[in-house]
Amino acid sequence: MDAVSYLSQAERHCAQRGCRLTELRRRVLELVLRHDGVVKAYQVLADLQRERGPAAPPTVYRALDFLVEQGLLHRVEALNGFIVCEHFECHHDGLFLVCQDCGRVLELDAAQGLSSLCAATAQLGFTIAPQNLVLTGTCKACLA
Amino acid sequence: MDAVSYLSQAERHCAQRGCRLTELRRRVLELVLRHDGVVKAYQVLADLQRERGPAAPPTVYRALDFLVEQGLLHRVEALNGFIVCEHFECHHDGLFLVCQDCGRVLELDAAQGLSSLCAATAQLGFTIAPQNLVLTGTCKACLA
DNA sequence: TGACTTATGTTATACTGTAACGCTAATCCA
DNA sequence: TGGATTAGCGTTACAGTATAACATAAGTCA
Ligand SMILES: [Zn+2]
Ligand SMILES: [Zn+2]
Ligand SMILES: [Zn+2]
Ligand SMILES: [Zn+2]
Repeated sequence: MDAVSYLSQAERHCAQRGCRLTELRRRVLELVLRHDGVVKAYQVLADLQRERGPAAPPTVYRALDFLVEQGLLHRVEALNGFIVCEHFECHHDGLFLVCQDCGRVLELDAAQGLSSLCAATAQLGFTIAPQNLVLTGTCKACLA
Repeated sequence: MDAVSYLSQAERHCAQRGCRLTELRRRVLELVLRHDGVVKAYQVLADLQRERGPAAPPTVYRALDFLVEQGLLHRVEALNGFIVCEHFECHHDGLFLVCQDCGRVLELDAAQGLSSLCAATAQLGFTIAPQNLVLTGTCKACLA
């Protein structure tokens, strides 16, 4: 999906949920969209500063947190980063396959990906909570 | 395993591998053993400072890195922490099930736990690399 | 309008981790 | 043994990540 249509869908998504995709939040989302794969908060902050002059970490962290809450981004803790979610209509957790070589990211549905593991740990009495997950490895292109 | 026998096994383990479990490294390992579950580097640093006066982050990070290299600890990136490995004889990656409520940690073998997921992603052309992994959830005791 | 809520700006600081330098202790080899 | 070499450690300084706390501005609604 190109950035323009993503943004307009995001607008509608927020409107439906009764929350405001403000100028700042929209701008931050655009900055994230500009990058492929995982983006760091301080990278976004730097981009924002280049555009609008002085800005402090809370400004961008708050916007990013909002976007995560709305399902537009996933926060990828293992990488201290954020990544755009292409299917934010349905709430879900992501399972991210990050290529060590090229940095590209594949997103799967975590619930599906972990179903057999969940079944196994259930036998130990452990219930796995919904969560994002990152696995590193090597993608098809880089394996060649 | 109690701390004393763990430490003596760790001594032997290092001797076999031809590396030195120095006074400092041994002390750091003891400090990690004192805690249940995941321990933070700066927690260990604080403990160390209480015992031996001033100490700086590199002192403890270097010791922790050494212990990880020897397989005595796992570094749990998702939690910015370290955890004792009870079966350091064989090299392996851990899959940690961390209870959200009580903080206790169960360790499984990552390769086994992820085998079916690996098979699934292999069909996408993505090869999952060996790595430690953390899943949060609720343990048997806390579920009741 | 005024009260209230939400969003943003601003300052300061906590937490996590590493680079780089120099010194000392251990190891190795002639 | 003595001298070279390496490994371990202390120390300073700093980079990167994230949040608390408070002030101000903008939107909402009676
Ligand atoms: Zn997603
Ligand atoms: Zn790749
Ligand atoms: Zn282990
Ligand atoms: Zn528990």
